[in-house]
Amino acid sequence: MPAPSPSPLPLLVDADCCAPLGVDPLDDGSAQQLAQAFKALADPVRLRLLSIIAAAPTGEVCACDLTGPVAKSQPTVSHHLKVLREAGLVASRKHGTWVHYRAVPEQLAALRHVLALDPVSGP
Amino acid sequence: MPAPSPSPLPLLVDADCCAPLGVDPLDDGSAQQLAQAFKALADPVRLRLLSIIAAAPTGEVCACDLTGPVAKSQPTVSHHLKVLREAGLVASRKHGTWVHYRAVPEQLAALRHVLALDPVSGP
DNA sequence: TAGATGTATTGACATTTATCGATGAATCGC
DNA sequence: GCGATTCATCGATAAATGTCAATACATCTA
Repeated sequence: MPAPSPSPLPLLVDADCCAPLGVDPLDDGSAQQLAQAFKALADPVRLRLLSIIAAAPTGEVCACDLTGPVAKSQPTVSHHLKVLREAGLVASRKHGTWVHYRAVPEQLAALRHVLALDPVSGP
Repeated sequence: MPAPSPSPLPLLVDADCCAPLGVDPLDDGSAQQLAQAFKALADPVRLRLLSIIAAAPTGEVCACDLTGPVAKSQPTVSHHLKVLREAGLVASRKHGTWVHYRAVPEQLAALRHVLALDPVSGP
């Protein structure tokens, strides 16, 4: 099995990536991996989707409730959700016809950790 | 003069932007502003440049010392530094023929703040 | 089984972006 | 002033990306 990975980007946490920016210069590989994660956040529609999901009281949001707030077509929203999923920022759970999305706190925490300047930014 | 702004993006901190993702869904304007900031981080070369600058013992790095480590042409590095500068992530200081770059901790802190899920993640 | 509904994928198109060579602008040493 | 050095800008080009209409897929209901 050469490429079994359904999720091309593992959690940064699982990859032990990376020290805070202010601590160590990034090597090329880590920079690539991090850039991919930040790329997922580098779109206003995806940021709004993620914030809606992350701020949901139940912790989950049906995909059917996401098309309206961001005012984009259903395929476009589906595309953005896929990008967020592949970046490890959200996870999805199928529930009959519907798909529910939830945020992945560990991945967000890993990105926060990288944006720190000092080593003591608390695990 | 419709667009006199030399620095298109003010510090997020100055703009009072934004609540952590887990607290409030982003409005369209904030999402645009944030996306622009994350876009600056969404490139491996820029991440490496930023990490080299942020990890420098003196707090500053000469632009002339940045071309080598990232293995890109001088115009390319200059372009990336401009993107980082316009995103408020680094600041530059001219010193004779040379230009020294330093990280802007406030902007990095603002982005870290946004990536939090809970309101209590420090001022 | 047939129709309806919620999601995902495909194909196409316009926009953005990363990259580099060539050139311009500012500054230093002589 | 003059050449050399450092950095920024310009112009061009290839690649990546956001968007939507059309279509396919999966699941529920009657």
